[in-house]
Parts: sequence; structure tokens; C-alpha cells
Amino acid sequence: MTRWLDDDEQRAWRNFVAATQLLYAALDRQLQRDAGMPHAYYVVLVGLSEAPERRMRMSELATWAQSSQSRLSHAVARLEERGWVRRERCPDDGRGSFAVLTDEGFAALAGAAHGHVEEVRRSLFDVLSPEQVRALDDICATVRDTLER
Amino acid sequence: MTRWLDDDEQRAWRNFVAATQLLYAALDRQLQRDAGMPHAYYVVLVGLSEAPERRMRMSELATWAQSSQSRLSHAVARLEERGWVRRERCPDDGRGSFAVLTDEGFAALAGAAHGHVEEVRRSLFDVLSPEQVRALDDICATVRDTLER
DNA sequence: CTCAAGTATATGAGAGTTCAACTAAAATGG
DNA sequence: CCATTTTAGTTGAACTCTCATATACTTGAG
Repeated sequence: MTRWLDDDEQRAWRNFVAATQLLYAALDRQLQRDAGMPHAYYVVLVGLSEAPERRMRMSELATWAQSSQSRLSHAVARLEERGWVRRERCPDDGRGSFAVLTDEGFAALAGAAHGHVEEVRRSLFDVLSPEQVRALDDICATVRDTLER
Repeated sequence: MTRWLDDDEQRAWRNFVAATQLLYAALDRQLQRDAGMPHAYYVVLVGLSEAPERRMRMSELATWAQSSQSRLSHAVARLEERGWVRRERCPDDGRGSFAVLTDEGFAALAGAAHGHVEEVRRSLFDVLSPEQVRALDDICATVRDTLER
């Protein structure tokens, strides 16, 4: 038998879907408008920017960015066309390759970061109390943990 | 000056992004596998199923489903091809049209609902305490309210 | 050393989304 | 009324994502 959602759960679920979709829509619009990239690409650039020497193996980066390898491969191809990322063959493993953040890519990221953070604040942190932020972190950590296996 | 995220906010944000993306990925995979439709289409069908006479004006439905008119128009076109939705001209307003859920569409929705709800439970409600659900609802309602203007 | 199996990544087709036109029908306001 | 503006909805192109498949290299068994 299906355990349907009770009224509280139903309401919570619909608010969740509405809030998250509005949030991502706002993020994507902002990033697309101001930096010409979707949020997924931004995340890839962030990953690389924080990696040692701004380089990461493709599969490592895919894991980091919660992306399938295929998705990442397409994304990096796109980012490469724009000169923001460059690929390098991996010397240790002939199958592998590194994605490397170029200076232009770093600059693009730096240029996008301000507006992005502002949008995240406006949409999320500015409207939540510190306790709510803690609660949200808790909830998301739990869900993340559950789904990461 | 940019007000960057502090460590707590940073952590919360990354957990939020990770959790929501994993969650939507799980939902979409489940619905695609078991019912051959993405979550966005499921939402459209739900909207129609709850409307009087299972029919709604396109723009009303777009608002309900948090979708752009264009997105909805494409989606309904697709759903129409499968025979799950049918369009009807609006008698009062020559520009408008109704989307109507067909019996096949209702059946498809009914068939998809069980697995979908299971997935939502597994991924979210089963791992959260009642207080967390309340907190999440609160947070999402706030964010939703903020972004809906 | 060789062959089968596994791993890292790329690629192409198909599907969904976005954005910018575009059509057609109201509404508004001289 | 007529002209303008607004509203409802559609369409096509460009882009991203997914899924299945292909390619090339590595590993491990015998």
C-alpha cells in the first residue's frame, strides 16, 4: 500500500519544490545574464579554482560537481570553446585527462562570483534566521548523506 | 563590497545544492524509469488532476506549475502527443486555450503516483524528524514568498 | 605475454528548457 | 470606431542534459 503524504508533508513538499525551483531559476537567470553561464558550469569552475594548481581529473571533478561524467565532458567541451578551461592528457594514465582552469576562466569566475553570492544572499540567507540556516544545513546534510549511496 | 558567505553559510549552501540536486536527480530518474516522464510533466498532470473538471487555462497552469508559458506550451504539446492531455479552445477568450487531462493521462498519473511518493519518502521524509519537516516547511515557505514577487 | 574484463573519457542522438520572435485576439483610449 | 498597447499562447533555434554507445587504455588471470 502506498503511504501517501499527510497534509503537513504535502504542504512541506510543495513548498520545497516551489522554493527550490524558484531559487534555481533565479540563480540561473542571474548567472546567465551576468556571466553567460548556467549554474552547473559555475560549479565546475569553482571546483577547479579550489583544486591544487587549478586542475582536476575529469572523474574527480564530476564527483565533486555531482555531475555524470558525460555531462561534465560536454560542459568542459563548452568551457574549453570559451577558453575558460583547457584539457591536458594525464601522464600516469593514458585514458585520463585533467581539466585545467585558465586565467581567463579564473577571471570569468571572479567576475561572476559577486553577483552570484548577492543572489544567493537575497534569495536565501537574507530571509532566514541563523537558527533556520542551521536547521537547513542539518536537513540538507542528512538528505545528502542518504542519497550519496 | 561583496558580502561573502561565512563558513557556516558556505557549508549550508553547498549542502543545500548537493542535497537538492541529488534529490531531483533521484526523482527524475524514478519517474523517467517507471512512468516515462520527467518531474516537470508529472507536476503538470497533478495540477490538471486537481483542477475542476481536470482542465485549466494554459497560463493558470503555467503559474501553478512554476513554469514559463513557453515551457508549458512545449510540455503540453508533448503530453498531447502521448494522449495524456488535450487542448481546447477557450470560448470566452479567443486567444486562450484550456489544457484538459484525458482519462489516459489520469491513468498515467495514477500509475506514476505510487512510485513517486515512495521516492519522495525514501529521499526526504523518512530521514527527517517531524521537527525538521516543520522547519523545512517554514524555510521553504519563506523563500517561496520572497521569490514569488 | 596475451586476452578478457574493467576503467576513463568522449561522442551522438534524443528530449527538455530558454529566449526571442511571432500570431492572434482582447483591452484601452483618444 | 480606429490605432495602440497588452495579453494568451505558440514556435524555432540554440543550448544543456541524459542515455546508450564507442574508444582507448589499464589491469589481472592464466
